[in-house]
Amino acid sequence: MHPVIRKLSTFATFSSEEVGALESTLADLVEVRANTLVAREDEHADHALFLLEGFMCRQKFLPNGDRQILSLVLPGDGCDVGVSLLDRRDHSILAKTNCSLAKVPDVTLDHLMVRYARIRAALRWATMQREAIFGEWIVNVGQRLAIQRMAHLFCETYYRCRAIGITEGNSYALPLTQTDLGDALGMSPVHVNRTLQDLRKQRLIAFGDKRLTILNLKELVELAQIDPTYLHLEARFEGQGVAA
Amino acid sequence: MHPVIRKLSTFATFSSEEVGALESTLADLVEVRANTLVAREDEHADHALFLLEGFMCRQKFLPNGDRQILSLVLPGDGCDVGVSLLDRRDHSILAKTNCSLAKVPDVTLDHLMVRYARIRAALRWATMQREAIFGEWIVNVGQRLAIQRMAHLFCETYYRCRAIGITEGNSYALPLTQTDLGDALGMSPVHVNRTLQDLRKQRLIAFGDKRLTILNLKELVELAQIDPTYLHLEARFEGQGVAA
DNA sequence: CGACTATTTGATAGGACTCAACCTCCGTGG
DNA sequence: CCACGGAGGTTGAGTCCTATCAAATAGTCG
Repeated sequence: MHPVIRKLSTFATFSSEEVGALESTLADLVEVRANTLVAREDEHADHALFLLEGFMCRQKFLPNGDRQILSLVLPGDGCDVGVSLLDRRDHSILAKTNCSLAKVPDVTLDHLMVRYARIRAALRWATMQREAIFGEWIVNVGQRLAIQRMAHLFCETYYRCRAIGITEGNSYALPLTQTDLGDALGMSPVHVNRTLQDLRKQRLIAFGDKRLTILNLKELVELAQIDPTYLHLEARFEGQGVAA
Repeated sequence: MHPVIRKLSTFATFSSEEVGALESTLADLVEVRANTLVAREDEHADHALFLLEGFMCRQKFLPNGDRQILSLVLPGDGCDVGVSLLDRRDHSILAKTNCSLAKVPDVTLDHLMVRYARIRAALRWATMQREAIFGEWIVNVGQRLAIQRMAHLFCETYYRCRAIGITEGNSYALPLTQTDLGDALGMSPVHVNRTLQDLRKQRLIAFGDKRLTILNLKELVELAQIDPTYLHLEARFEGQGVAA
């Protein structure tokens, strides 16, 4: 199944017409290499990107060079949806692995959303999920201890990967360095290292070869104080298939 | 001018028909008292809320009782736009002052967006601005020192207030307690107090009677390392007024 | 005036950072 | 085939920022 459809299928089931419309909209493919910038800050853009395969992060830099990773982009996720409405992008997008992307003019996406109510709803749902994840990240860096923050990230990513069917048992690909993790969690690389060791010592996770394995989900969830409800993986759309 | 139109006018200028459509859509008014919950976590909802007058916060609680404020809601801002697509709300909304709200069924909003391209674009712009602000908050709590975080919040809110014309000179209403500030910035109330004193001693701000005054914007901006570009207050929509 | 909430101050503790060095793994190239 | 360089990971020591605990001082309201 097409990654984007697989992702949106969590929310709604599409008619074959809708599937066709989505697939033909997502037909313009681009390949990018690992560790390249897919989109830069400060530039104007007029097309959205959907990740089909691979792993990316959205990130922001501070004047002093510090970096914050804002979100992890998994297959099926959209980036830059609606950028054409902005004067400039306020963050950059970095491919952590070789990636396959679909490039869609914002205008085309707008037409698609006007035409198909269910697709419109699904894309808005995806937007709300993104916002919810952002909210949890704020809670995460704002309120939790380092080890909890890390546990939370690992759990969240596990649930997201599972929802799109890319886990293998209790493990999933996590192509981040310890420095990356630090920039995502707001902690220094050194402390990431020590926190990882702590989690390993407690036999909660294994992490190596760009892959994370959860050894004890129940305890990791408890440590992270995570309630995956905010990912809204249970939402189901029952509305009309066409615009009213 | 209607607060919502004033806010969206940063992005686009509406025709009188669009203004009429927006105003009649926002005609169902609700008043709420200061310090009451406007919306609770975990409940399902099917209408969006637009703040017309007053000041609210979106917030989340952790199992241990800790609270994180996710965002400040100013007049003209929408909350819960699209909630009907979710199974449940993942955060609550708290009125910090007496507030006047417009309640709009999500379906009505959906119709409005299908009918008017410019309104659709404006509401999507507002969504992207919200997401951009979330992103900055992640950077803020993740990367900056306490005093910078606070300076950042004060500057951001100043720019947002100014954009909707509710500043008075260099001051604006900020009806938050020191505890609230702590929950927004991820710091303890005690440290909020000391950080405030620090900012006051440097003659950067004055804060009292629920009002914040910026005494030296230039230096405060520098301290906060803030570039208000991410608020996208310069974006201007030039597209068509009706659906394609 | 008591009961509360909000703010302030002092002292202490602890989580996380910084600095610095060392190690391992790999791809490159002489 | 091995020297070299770089990126990523690990470890130790010392320091700093911020939290916690405790208590005192306002300010508010019925």
